[in-house]
Amino acid sequence: MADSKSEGPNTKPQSSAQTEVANGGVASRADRYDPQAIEQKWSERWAQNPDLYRAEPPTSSRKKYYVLEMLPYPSGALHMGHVRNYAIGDALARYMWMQGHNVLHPMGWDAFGLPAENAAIQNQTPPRQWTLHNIASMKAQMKRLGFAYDWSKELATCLPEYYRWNQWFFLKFFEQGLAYRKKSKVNWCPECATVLANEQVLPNGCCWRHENTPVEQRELEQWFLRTTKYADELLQGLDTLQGWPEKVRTMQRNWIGRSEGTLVDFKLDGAAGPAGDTISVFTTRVDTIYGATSLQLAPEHPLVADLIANDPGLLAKVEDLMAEQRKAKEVGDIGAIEKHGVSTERYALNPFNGEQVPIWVANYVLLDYGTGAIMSVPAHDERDYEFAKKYGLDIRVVILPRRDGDERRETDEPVLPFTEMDSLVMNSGEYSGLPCQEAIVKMSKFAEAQGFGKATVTYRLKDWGISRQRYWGTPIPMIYCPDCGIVPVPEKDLPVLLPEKVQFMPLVIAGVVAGGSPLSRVPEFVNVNCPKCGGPARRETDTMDTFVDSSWYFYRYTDPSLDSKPLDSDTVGYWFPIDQYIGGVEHAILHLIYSRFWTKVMRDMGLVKNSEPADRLFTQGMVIKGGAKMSKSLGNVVSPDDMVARYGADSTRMYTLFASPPDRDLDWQDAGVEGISRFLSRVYRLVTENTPTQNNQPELPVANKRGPAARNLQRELHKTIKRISDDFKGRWHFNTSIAALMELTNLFSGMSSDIADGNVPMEDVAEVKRSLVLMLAPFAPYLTHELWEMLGETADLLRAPWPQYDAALAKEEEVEIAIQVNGKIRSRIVVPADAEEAQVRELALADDKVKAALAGKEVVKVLVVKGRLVNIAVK
RNA sequence: GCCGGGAUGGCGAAACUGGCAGACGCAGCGGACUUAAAAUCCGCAGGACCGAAAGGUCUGUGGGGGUUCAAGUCCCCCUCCCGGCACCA
Repeated sequence: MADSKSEGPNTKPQSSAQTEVANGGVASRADRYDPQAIEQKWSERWAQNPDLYRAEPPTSSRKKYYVLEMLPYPSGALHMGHVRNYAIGDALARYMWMQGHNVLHPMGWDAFGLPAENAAIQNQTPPRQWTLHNIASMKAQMKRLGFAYDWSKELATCLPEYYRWNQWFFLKFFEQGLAYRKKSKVNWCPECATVLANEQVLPNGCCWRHENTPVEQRELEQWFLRTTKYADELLQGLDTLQGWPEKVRTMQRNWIGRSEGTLVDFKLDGAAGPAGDTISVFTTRVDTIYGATSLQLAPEHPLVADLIANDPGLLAKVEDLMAEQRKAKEVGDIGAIEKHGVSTERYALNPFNGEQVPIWVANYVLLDYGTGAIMSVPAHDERDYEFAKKYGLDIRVVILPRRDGDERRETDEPVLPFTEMDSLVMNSGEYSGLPCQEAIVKMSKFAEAQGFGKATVTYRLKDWGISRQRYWGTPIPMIYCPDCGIVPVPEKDLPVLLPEKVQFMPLVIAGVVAGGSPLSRVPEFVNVNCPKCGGPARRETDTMDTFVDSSWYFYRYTDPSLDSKPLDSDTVGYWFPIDQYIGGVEHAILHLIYSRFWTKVMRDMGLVKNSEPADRLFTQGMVIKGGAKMSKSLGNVVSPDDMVARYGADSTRMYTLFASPPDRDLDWQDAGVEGISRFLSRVYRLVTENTPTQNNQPELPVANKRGPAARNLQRELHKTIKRISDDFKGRWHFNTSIAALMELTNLFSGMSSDIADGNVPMEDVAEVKRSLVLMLAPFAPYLTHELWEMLGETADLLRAPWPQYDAALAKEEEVEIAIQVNGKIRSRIVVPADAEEAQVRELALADDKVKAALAGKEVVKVLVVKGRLVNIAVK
């Protein structure tokens, strides 16, 4: 994504076409496949007909089909990953058109984001100009590749016609309490004077643009969207998404991280400070609370400051723990660091038995999960056990393995740490003897009744922080008034427009870098009258996370120029849910969870009826080269423009489908494109040669009954139709679809003498040609349009019906059967396809080679698999 | 550590429900066409061995066991590669 360099495509006109055309009389059309000439011709034709791929309105009598590919960030140029993604979607869209569907196949631009600002700083180009220029380049690339989009639905998220609806949604969210403001920690680079995304913090904890500047954690007021309100529904909805890859659903489940447990308040023993006298812990195993021999607080837990306030030595140690944690988090291996801790020399009281429990601070306790404090039960938790061993804390066993039928004996000491849930509680007062599950329920109820706790559910999923201290994003439509407080911009004043004249370089005043978004330095933008009281007020200067843009763009596609509302519910009701969404698995979590969240909010607002955005999701594999992801630093990037210039768009996109199944990684090999190009040349030659009109075979000797050659061709044609149709309906293994077309082509090409001799009816030849062109149409649009026209067809190829499979014609008359003796092939025989088992068995046993192999052996068993093989087991 | 995906010729891969391993393509070799080359067309091609040849024998889907008349495919154990998550209390 963060691809700031690179200008648009630079496709040189590569024409060998002139030479072909120049010497041509009427009859001598180019006899060689010339992709550049063909593709140029059809590009021009398609350009003259902008409504070609336009979806019909909901009144259409056709069945709707919405195929969507993830929209690109306009970095400047498409890469091979895009080509693959869009080639898959385009093949599907074209197939669906040929199936007679009303297809919606839109494209747009995820056009806000930091690279545009970087470009502004580096090249003095305004972000808007840079972005629109890139969009123009990439759109030209897409057109050159021949993708069939309904461009009347195009949108760019950086334009006010789009982002005003982000703002509108934000106001609605705010009204419903789904948008709120709170303090939160952010990555802050003091040199850039802005917040960084986690991905922009280098492994060494420094800024990506200032490699020697450590990133700081700052507390800032941020806007959040309440995704956690939908946590349970987001989780449960995953079960309904049968058309999504299990992998993605698992990742989302883990991300949401639902965990049932109990909150328990421990009271501080002794004097309390400003942070209060209660330490709340979250545990999934409250049944082990009688085994709690310490409390462990996260180093940044608010109470820690109180507890160590009078002890500078302790303070230093706690700061070390914080540093350790922060560093490990930045490097990404928190979980690997060695457990450290320090005792605060203070105590809390276990509310269940009144026991004094020492309070420690430990580096393995995380502030942002649960309550940031845990009860430590060394006997029954691996981490607590490791920690207690290290610091010599008490280890008290309070659950025991359950034994079938047996009386439990107190001497049955389990191996520690012992964590089995199917156990019995002991040494726990009135709860002793209960199964763990039961104890958890009873103890949680008791805690609630006594007012020191309750059963609860926590999530790993956090509310979505959307504030960004950046320019190139959607302004958050809020105003801060000294008298009225936070005041939303009235709906009628939307959109809040991004100002054009902005200084991006951080300001340095008296040696200190000024903070805040570049917007905060635009007085015309900041200074505003309060909508409530009319007095002077300030605008919010943060912008929205770009994931907001991509959370609902696919709804806007249904009517992107609508200016009275974000979408028309009836139109959306017609098109949704998306029938097929296609994109990279790297968006499995963020984008796809946010989109699901947004859909549910919209549904609750009454805007849409569906609860999930997409019925089916397909995640394609990466394009790699030499076993590694393509990257500039490795120098293994293959440019689509180069490939198109050399082999044409058809070959380039078709290769991305042929080289491996679309759900797997694709190892790029230039020579492979050449193979496809050769194949298309063969098709071109075969279809243009021997066209029925050219061949003056008059009466055919085989008018009604086809000879073996003709039957063979007919049979293979229908087998191919079935293979390809099945692939579109099922696994999408286009690599085998294309292989099937190659096989048919090879067979057809090998039959030229049969055709010349009149052994194949001309109508069959014509049917094979037509079918070949039709079945190739989803993969190679330019060539197939050209050939379709050459075959004398005038109707639109995309409206031509897909070839029909006829099982009777695909049926084999004879089949070859392998004969095995003890699993090893000894012979092969040809039998009628419908031969009975007994008959095949006779023939097999009568075969000379088989007899030889059976000589002197005793036949134990003869197994016949119809149409496939015979296996004779001998002793 | 946990959860996915994967390992098949020189290379990308195919074999969808257990049934002839290697379809299709790339690279390679041989031949035709050509003054020559390119392009194109035809043919060969997992490996080892036997044979002048036709043909034959053995072996082979990361490794080891198992189930089965039959295993790339099913079961158990192990190795390596890729992706995701990770002191989640």
